[in-house]
Amino acid sequence: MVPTLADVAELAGVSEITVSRVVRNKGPISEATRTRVLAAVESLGYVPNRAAGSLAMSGSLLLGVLLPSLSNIVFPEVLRGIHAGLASTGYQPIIGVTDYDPVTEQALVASLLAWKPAAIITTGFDHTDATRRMLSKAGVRVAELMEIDAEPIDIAVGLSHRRAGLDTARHLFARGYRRFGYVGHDWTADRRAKLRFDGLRDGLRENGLDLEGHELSGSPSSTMAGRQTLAALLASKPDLDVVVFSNDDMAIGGYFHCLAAGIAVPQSLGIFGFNGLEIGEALPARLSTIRSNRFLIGKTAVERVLEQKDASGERVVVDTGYEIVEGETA
Amino acid sequence: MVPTLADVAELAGVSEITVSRVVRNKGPISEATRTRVLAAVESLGYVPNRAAGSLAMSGSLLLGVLLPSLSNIVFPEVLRGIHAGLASTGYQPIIGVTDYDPVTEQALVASLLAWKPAAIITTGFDHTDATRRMLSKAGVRVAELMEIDAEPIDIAVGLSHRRAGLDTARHLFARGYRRFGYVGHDWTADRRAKLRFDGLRDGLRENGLDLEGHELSGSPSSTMAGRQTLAALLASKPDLDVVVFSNDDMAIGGYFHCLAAGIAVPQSLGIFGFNGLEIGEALPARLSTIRSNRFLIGKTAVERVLEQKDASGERVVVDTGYEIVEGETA
DNA sequence: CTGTTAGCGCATTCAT
DNA sequence: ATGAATGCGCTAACAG
Repeated sequence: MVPTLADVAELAGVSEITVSRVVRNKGPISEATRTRVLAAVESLGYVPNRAAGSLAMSGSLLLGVLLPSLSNIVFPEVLRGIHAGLASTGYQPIIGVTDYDPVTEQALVASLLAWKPAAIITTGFDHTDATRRMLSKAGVRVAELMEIDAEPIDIAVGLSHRRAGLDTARHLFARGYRRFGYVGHDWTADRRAKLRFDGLRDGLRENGLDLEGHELSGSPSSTMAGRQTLAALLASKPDLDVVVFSNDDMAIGGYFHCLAAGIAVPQSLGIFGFNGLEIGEALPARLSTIRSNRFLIGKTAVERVLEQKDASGERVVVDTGYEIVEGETA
Repeated sequence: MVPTLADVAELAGVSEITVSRVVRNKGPISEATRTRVLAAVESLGYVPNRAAGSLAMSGSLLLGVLLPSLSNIVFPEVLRGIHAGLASTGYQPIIGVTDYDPVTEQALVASLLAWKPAAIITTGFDHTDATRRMLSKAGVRVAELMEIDAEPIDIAVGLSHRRAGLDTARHLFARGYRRFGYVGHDWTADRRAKLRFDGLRDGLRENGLDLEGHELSGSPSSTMAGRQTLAALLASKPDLDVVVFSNDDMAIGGYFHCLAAGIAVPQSLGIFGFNGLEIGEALPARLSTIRSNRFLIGKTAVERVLEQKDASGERVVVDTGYEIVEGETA
């Protein structure tokens, strides 16, 4: 069977606890026994049983991660950041996908907590009360990612989507655009897109403007949805001079529509996205957008969350910011 | 403190094991005690400690998942399939990212195994001998995803990349193309791209042809790399009539180059990819490519791996196939 | 249908 | 510097 501490101890001629100390690099060990133990570990191919370890120390080297979706490239990128932050810490992420549903999230939080993770990283501020309760009394660090427009349970890492929307309006206004349109996806669950939309309108009102038209796709964000929805918008509002999209996927779809329909970008119509995906830079005309540093968000969250074992009580907000990417489409 | 079985048992006036049975829905329980226990569970907010559970039953409801990368959209899609297959099974995935490095993979396998997962899902056949040894004697199901061109440790789920390459050549030949070029990414670690390349050349030779030219980017697969590398290839070989790309990302980049350079696709140059990414369908001209059913691969792997607790010894190969997507670019 | 007994493999006391 | 005893919270195997 698979070797345990006891087997290694016997082979090395020491006690279990000594092996345990060697393996964990903890406590004083003479160089002689250390090498002897290590040799035994090696020859038996001993691998510590984490379940037993967690149980004994009531805590684990697991990090609970909750993502709303994996279809949206944004979240795998956050996950990449999380992995980067975890590198060589010994921690491992356990992943749950909520499908943007707070009730699903609640069930996942419960089952993640069952592993006694060192921390939980989740997305946004939309949680059920039960989730919020579990999270606060679990005694672990909790990071809420992507946005910072509300009060976090413990730590928030992200950017202000409302301000990003506002800055979009200001930036485009400064570039001379006046007849604004908006194309979005089904944002019933994606409140951050809504925040950007609200910020955008605020920014327009600041300058005495409003959207000339907007169109929401009934489907989730996708390039195809962006393409079709822009076509629909232009059918009813042909004289816009710029269209802001809920994100880059949608914007790239819009750009494709323009290419296919022979609409000159940005001469006849400006296109503006959100996220700053890599692909935007490879388009025939570089996409004008806002870069949202997803990798950094994931990495920063991990660092913060592992920095101090237990929450000090005071809420922390980390603004990872955003940058306007000038591009060539608006 | 956080409530345990004992607390629930006391409150409900039963023994621990009875609570355990109720919680796990296992063994015969009278309706009366079941409701009483459930009430106690509810009122205490009891959540079972999985570490203790795993230790006691020497096995867990964890599934180890090893992915080479999260940057390539293909793997998040596989992960989506895995999640779909796991839905409502109670299992949860624990993720490791190998960066296409067998040595990194080896370390990850060791630490995943430490959690006594029910199964391990990994990618491809490139493992160190140590990894292979650990995996075979761990006594858990092992699935190797994406390819089926070699002998699996236990279960392989994927497609034949060599045949996909071969069929690409045949398909394009049948459509009248004769002057073939190839644009690839840095595939030192991505042997599957190499397999497709080999298959492609075999298919050309079948018809008395060979590649007129090929160019490999020094960087990993990306849209930008595809764009630049096609430009480089065409600089030295301007009279190709079709270019096959190592995958869709690269192909889309190539298509963008053509748009920017005013090369008519497919009249002057055909473009052919691999993977069948969604975005390919939203391009001004639908990308011609091969669809590789990533979601299905992940889902199937989970189903197979959970179907039977322990490996029967005989290797299983599941061919999830592929389809040629006609498209409008070749 | 329910309870008792006995660990699972490790880490935290406290000794030595 | 090392070891012995004890328990983490749960479940399997057997009673009753």
